[in-house]
Amino acid sequence: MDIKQHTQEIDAASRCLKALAHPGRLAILCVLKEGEQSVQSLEKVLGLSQSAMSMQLATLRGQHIVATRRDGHQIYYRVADERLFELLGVLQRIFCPDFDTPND
Amino acid sequence: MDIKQHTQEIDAASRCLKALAHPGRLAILCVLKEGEQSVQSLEKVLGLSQSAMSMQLATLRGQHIVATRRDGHQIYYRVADERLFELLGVLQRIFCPDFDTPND
DNA sequence: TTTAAATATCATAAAATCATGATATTGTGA
DNA sequence: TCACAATATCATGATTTTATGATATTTAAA
Repeated sequence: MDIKQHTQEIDAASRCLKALAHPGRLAILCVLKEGEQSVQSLEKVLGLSQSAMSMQLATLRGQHIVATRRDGHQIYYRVADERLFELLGVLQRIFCPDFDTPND
Repeated sequence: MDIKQHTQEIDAASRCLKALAHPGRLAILCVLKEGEQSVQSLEKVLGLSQSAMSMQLATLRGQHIVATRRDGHQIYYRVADERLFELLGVLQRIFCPDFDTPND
């Protein structure tokens, strides 16, 4: 197989990985993996400033890694795509092997 | 679960992801996924300069993502860890769905 | 031993990413 | 419609990556 035929896919994948490859954003996804959360609640749980949180969420949004829903004043974030759970699951098995990932 | 208890794991995971999150390095891994290759052959297949190739391999080595073996003049690189195949496989299913990944 | 082939490292300048504080936007509820 | 709460964006300086050309290292073969 000629790898150069797949520059597009590889670029897309590395853009996505780049969005994941940041401790703050990865932590956000670890939390969202368990269920949606409001921005505010993410700020508290992760101890990030409002601005930092919003920018990192923007990065994840830019790659369609998370999706949003508004409820009243708050905006709730969730993992956007079923396939990302698979990816996050593999990462968890590799780097947090002590964690059970019951529902796989 | 308190995410702050897992800073170490998250940092480790994001360091690894950072190493993957580069089109050149990801392409290298896509090739190595199929089997080991010499540096020279990687240079030819991917069209990277000697220096660039060596530096990106150094980055991957630094995260223990690849391992090496010498044979005569050449050094052969391979994916270091069985679990990385799983990760690469998921990426391939997400970003190259047209590819069959027969042996999963 | 030399030499040359293969790979690795160094130095550096350009580009990308990051955190932060300030400001802007946008809905919602009063 | 007004004011505020929640979130988003902007500007900027600091740090980190990246590519490249030059140089160094290492090993096998002559």
